[in-house]
This record gives sequence, C-alpha cells and structure tokens, in this order.
Amino acid sequence: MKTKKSKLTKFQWQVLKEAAKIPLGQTRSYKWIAKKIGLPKSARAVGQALKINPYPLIIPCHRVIKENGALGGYMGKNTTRKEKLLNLEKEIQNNFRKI
DNA sequence: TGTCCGCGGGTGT
DNA sequence: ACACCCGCGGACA
Repeated sequence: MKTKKSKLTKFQWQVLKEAAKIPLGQTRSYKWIAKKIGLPKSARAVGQALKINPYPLIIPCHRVIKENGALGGYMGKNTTRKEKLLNLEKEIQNNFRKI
C-alpha cells in the first residue's frame, strides 16, 4: 500500500470516528458502524478502513468485532491480540472505578 | 458446521 | 477503467 497522499476518504473518516467513539471496554460490530455511517451493507469496507487506520493508538480497532460475536480478525486471524487488548481494557475500567 | 455469494469501497495496474 | 483485495454478513447446503 502506497497511500502516498496519506489522505483517507470521507468514508474512512466516518468509520474511524465511529470507532473512536466506542467506549472503553465496549465493543461494536462492523455492521453496527456500517449502519451508523449509512451503509449497512458495507461492513467489509468498514473492516478495511479500520485496518488502514493511521492512528491505531486512538482508534480502538480491536474493539470492533464481528456481528456474530467473534473477534473477527486483527492481524490476519490472530484474534489473540484483540482478546488481550480487550481484557486489558477491562482492567483499565476497573482502575477508573477504583479511583 | 462448512462453504459460497453478495455488498461496498480501496488500492494497484 | 478494470481487476483483485478485505479484519464481514448472511444465506444455503
């Protein structure tokens, strides 16, 4: 992927924004976001958008899972990353509650 | 439960 | 402009 312009399309931003709105420890499905941006059938494009997200630190792409509950994929099919990250977020929630 | 097709958009050629 | 790709989803066998 060249992405020499590093400029994402409107669609991409919509997906990233919705993903960024996902509360800590919460999860959303690709379709959920797709519907949110007005394209309920573009779950695929949503996943691709999250994949190419330029700000993985602020875009909780690991919070986005499949509609059937599966983690879908994070790096290929290594859903282990997602599980760990989601579990970590659970701890973060717990920390907030403690404070 | 496993496989196939369709949908929507991206990127490369 | 065309073809292939993708971290899906739903239907069908």
